[in-house]
Amino acid sequence: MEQKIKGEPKRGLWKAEEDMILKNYVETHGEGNWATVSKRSGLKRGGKSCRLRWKNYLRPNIKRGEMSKEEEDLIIRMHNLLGNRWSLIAGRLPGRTDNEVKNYWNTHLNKKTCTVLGKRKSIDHSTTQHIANHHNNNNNTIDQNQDGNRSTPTAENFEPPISSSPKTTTDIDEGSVDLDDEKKMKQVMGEEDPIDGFTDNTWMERTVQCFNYDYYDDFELETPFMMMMDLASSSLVFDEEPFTPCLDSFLLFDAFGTGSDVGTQSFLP
DNA sequence: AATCGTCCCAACCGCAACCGG
DNA sequence: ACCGGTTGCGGTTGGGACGAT
Repeated sequence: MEQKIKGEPKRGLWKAEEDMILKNYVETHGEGNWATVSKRSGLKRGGKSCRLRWKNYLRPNIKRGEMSKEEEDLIIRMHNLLGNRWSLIAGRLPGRTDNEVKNYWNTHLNKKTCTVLGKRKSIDHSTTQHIANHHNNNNNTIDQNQDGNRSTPTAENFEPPISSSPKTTTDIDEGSVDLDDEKKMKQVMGEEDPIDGFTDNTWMERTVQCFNYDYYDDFELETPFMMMMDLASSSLVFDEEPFTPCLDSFLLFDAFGTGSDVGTQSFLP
């Protein structure tokens, strides 16, 4: 239990004096024991507040200011793979805090990736997680048709990877094998070879899932999502403009690269 | 100049995980 | 195994800044 501060702990924005006191205290005594910091330092703040202030603002090597394009790209990629795992994402952005990444996503990136094309929902990592699960568990959906032949997903034959119609993330089978978060991060960071056995259709499946259109809810699609895929000519044809300027081209067309050797390309760098 | 609305970010809250006794 | 204290995480909110009217 946090040690009681006489009266209510002070709240609201931190003043420069308070920052100074906390900084001096932590530099002298080290991090931890936040519950006692307020008492011993003379700050009238709760332990949580002190910890947060240190972690998000006073700690050395905190980088402030605008996100670079590289950082933004990385956040988008990581979020596609990990979802709202802000601390994990922030861990890969030196000097950035989870709070900052979260705020940046909510105020800048979420809009970019969710407002184009009306029915687009927020990106949900459970869908990307499901992709890996699905790919492990059921290769027939897209990679192969019933005859064992590779089939090309088209508007006519493309099926959502989930046979029933789960509407919520809780409906998704979470018991299946999934790539662990660390591996996913390494892939995004280009620190490791792409997922073994990743095929053109796998990443396509994965990419489509990332966009998380409403096809779970009603695959008839009020918003037309007639995606035609022509692997033979290495091109994707949408009946509308590519989904978003920043994310979709990034995921889709990075994946193909510039060559025609689609089959071995992964969308991971 | 005053008011209103919107945006953005720092800070708070609740919960879960972790840890030591 | 249980319990109490601490820490970490992600969602939410309060309020300052700023532009529009």
